[in-house]
Amino acid sequence: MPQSQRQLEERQMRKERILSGALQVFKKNGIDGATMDEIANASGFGKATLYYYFKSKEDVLTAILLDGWLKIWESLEPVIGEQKSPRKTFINVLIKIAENAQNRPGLFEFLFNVPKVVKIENQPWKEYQERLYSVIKGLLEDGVKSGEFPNVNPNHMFKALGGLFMGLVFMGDREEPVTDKDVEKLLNQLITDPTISKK
Amino acid sequence: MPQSQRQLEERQMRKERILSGALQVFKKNGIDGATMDEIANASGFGKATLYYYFKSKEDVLTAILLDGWLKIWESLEPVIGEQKSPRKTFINVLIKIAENAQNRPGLFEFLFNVPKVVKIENQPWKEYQERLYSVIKGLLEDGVKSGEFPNVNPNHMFKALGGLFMGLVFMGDREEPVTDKDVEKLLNQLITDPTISKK
DNA sequence: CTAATTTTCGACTATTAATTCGATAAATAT
DNA sequence: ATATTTATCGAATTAATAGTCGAAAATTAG
Repeated sequence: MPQSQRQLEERQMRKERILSGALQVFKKNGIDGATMDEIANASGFGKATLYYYFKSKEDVLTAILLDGWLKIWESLEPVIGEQKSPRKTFINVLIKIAENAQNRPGLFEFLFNVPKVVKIENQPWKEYQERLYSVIKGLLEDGVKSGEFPNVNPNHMFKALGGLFMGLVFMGDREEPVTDKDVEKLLNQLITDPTISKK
Repeated sequence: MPQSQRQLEERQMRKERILSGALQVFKKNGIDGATMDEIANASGFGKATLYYYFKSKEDVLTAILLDGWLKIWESLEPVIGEQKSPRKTFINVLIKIAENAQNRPGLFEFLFNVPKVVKIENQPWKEYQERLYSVIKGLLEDGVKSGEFPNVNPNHMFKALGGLFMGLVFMGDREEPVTDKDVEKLLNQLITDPTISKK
């Protein structure tokens, strides 16, 4: 009756294995195109076993998303905690995200694109996503206020950055980690640091 | 046996009516979520009649997309034809797209987002989409070469612009047409015209 | 070792929705 | 006015697939 620690851990492993197979299939066929049969194959279990671990297909998807966002958020927390300048923090946040993206390739592109396809009502991962977005927007605003960024509309910056960053991290065929130099360069193409390039 | 002109036109009308109902439903429920029954209702025909005019659900979707991209492209051709400076042409192209987007609200957001959801193999509309993208990229490159844009990576610019522009045109609650002032302003937030703001 | 429990799974069921059928009506032609 | 062509549609068919069932194998407990 007393579930042993090992038992619990193995259970967790199996869940992760299913999630990983599911991600593959979701990415290949799209969310609606993915079938439980194929997910079962991809993860090496029988279909019925999926339902032993997860309530439904939707539940599987939600688990992938929640887990993904949670891990991003956790890796970001310390960076956000450090009391550096908005610009410095901002750059570190981007680097951290890039790091995440490169550790688990595929997952993050999925994470950032899936909201367009899913009914987002009471999705538990939505909270973490929103937190991340509001932190970034906050940093932009603070940076503008403190004069570290030139006076552009933070909302516009945010959107432009989205396109740029996704391009850099996801589409890129690069293997090497994204360095702060990369991010600085990218950033300088959009907004020159007024404290440096006073010219 | 000789289909009268009017007959052909009425037929065309009916097809458009179906397409318009279908777009509504696609937008509301997503592509996979949309049912032919609902499309039939929305467009005021019986379900079987849809199949009299279109081969399949996919065919309906393709027709929407092809028609949309074709119309964008046609409206853009003259603007591209005029031999103005890259920067001027670039701005005019953006304005034209914005115009299109406002004339048929809903369609264009759909047009620009749907590729993420659809298997894009031999899609006839893909060609027009690619043409548009390559024109824009070309203008950016020419602008950089001629010194009208500062020397940023055109690929990055392109992506950043995507985010920005979509924000301005689609998300915005604005009713008024997008003017060249708007586009200039937007543009200047990203890239200052070196021929003006030499400071 | 035997009983309980956890895990696994292929076959079955139920549902949903795309597509087709067959009949009928409306319009057009002769 | 009759025949032919064009248009319409609800009902039936079919296909796909999410989710369930009941049995059995593996593991753990006493």
